[in-house]
Amino acid sequence: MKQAYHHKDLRNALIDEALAMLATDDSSALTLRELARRLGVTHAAPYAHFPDKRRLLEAVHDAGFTRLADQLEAAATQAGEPVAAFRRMALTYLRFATENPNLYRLMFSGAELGHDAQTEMSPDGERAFAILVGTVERVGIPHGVDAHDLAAAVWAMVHGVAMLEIDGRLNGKTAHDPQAVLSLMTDVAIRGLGGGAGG
Amino acid sequence: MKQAYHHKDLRNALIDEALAMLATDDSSALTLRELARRLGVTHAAPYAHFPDKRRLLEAVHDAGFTRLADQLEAAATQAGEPVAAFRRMALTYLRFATENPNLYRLMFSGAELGHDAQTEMSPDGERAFAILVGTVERVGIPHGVDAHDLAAAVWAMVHGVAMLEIDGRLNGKTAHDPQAVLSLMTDVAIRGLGGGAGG
DNA sequence: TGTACATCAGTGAACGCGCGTTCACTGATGTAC
DNA sequence: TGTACATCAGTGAACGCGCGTTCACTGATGTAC
Repeated sequence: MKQAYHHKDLRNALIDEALAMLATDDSSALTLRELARRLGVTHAAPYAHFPDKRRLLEAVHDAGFTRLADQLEAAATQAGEPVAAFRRMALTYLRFATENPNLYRLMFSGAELGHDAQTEMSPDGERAFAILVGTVERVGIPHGVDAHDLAAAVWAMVHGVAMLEIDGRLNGKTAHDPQAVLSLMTDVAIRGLGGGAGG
Repeated sequence: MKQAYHHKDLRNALIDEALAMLATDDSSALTLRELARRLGVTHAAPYAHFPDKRRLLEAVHDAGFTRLADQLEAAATQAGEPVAAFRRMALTYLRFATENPNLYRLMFSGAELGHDAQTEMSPDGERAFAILVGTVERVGIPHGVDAHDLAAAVWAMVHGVAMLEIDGRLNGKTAHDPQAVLSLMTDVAIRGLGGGAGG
């Protein structure tokens, strides 16, 4: 059954379809024409909702951060010790990236997005980071260290595993799966933060 | 002065010009036609040296790892304590990425490269990794931990800072430059590895 | 030292392709009366 | 409840673009004799 003429919510449908496409294809397959095709709509139709392709991509980018922040939030509200929570957050983050590699890449690709999305975080990006800051604070911030700086460092660690993994660079470099590398990394980080070795 | 007809080393000239282009443009500007244009050669000429574009890109990718391995090697052969060497290596790696963001992105983009380059390291990629393993080993490997796994974890940490930085994600997240974040991270890592806090 | 010839790097024209974007339009919707 | 009308989402045709790749060719090179 085809919608006649007015789609009623083409804007969100475009974003959802883009997210769905990224589940199987990399972002180079993400063209306005293909999205329109899949939604049974003329390829000029998206222009009623987005001034150009870049803006659509930015909306997808933002939607990605919404999903990530939601998943981190769900993981953060579970009960547990600070160190265990820290591990759980790291695993949740890694899982998001490995389950949505194309989306994750788009969320961090400075190249195809506008300058705004490149240098500024979306609200949900900030929300995700704030959750991370809280997680790190609960483990404990060493004296004289800024919580945001430390959170950025921790973020970079996990981001690094995520990126190497989805770009296939961990294959062969280690006998274990990326989770083992992440586990090793969190062990090192937790010991370095003085948060104890348990978990 | 223009070379007449035979260029004599078009293959390497193409790779060099690609590297030069990446100094200013992102990899989407890297087309066979533009490279040929810049070298004063027909856009079909590259096909005498590469079967298709993907293979040219793989050659550029490999050349990037050659440069990176060379710089890491130079940094590794300097005298110094293991912990100081560790810090120096991390800084050298970060500097390479921030000075060559487009090249660095290409080196790790699984998307536009063939499956080989995506899952297997080039010889110089392996060389770079081996240097890292040595650096980590000298700091000291905790009992029961595999050196390669640990090196992979450390690599991921630095890669994470590098990627976040070149994608502009560290801006505003921290008051300091990426080197400060990296420094914080190496502090944590060195303490976590039991290598002492000095350096 | 000179000539014939094979090689093959580079030429130039052409191919088909799918893209983003523009434009005058059309027809469905919902509101004012 | 019914009608006139403004709005504006979606249409469909067209635009120019630059790309990767193919192809029969040409002319520079270097080797064999």
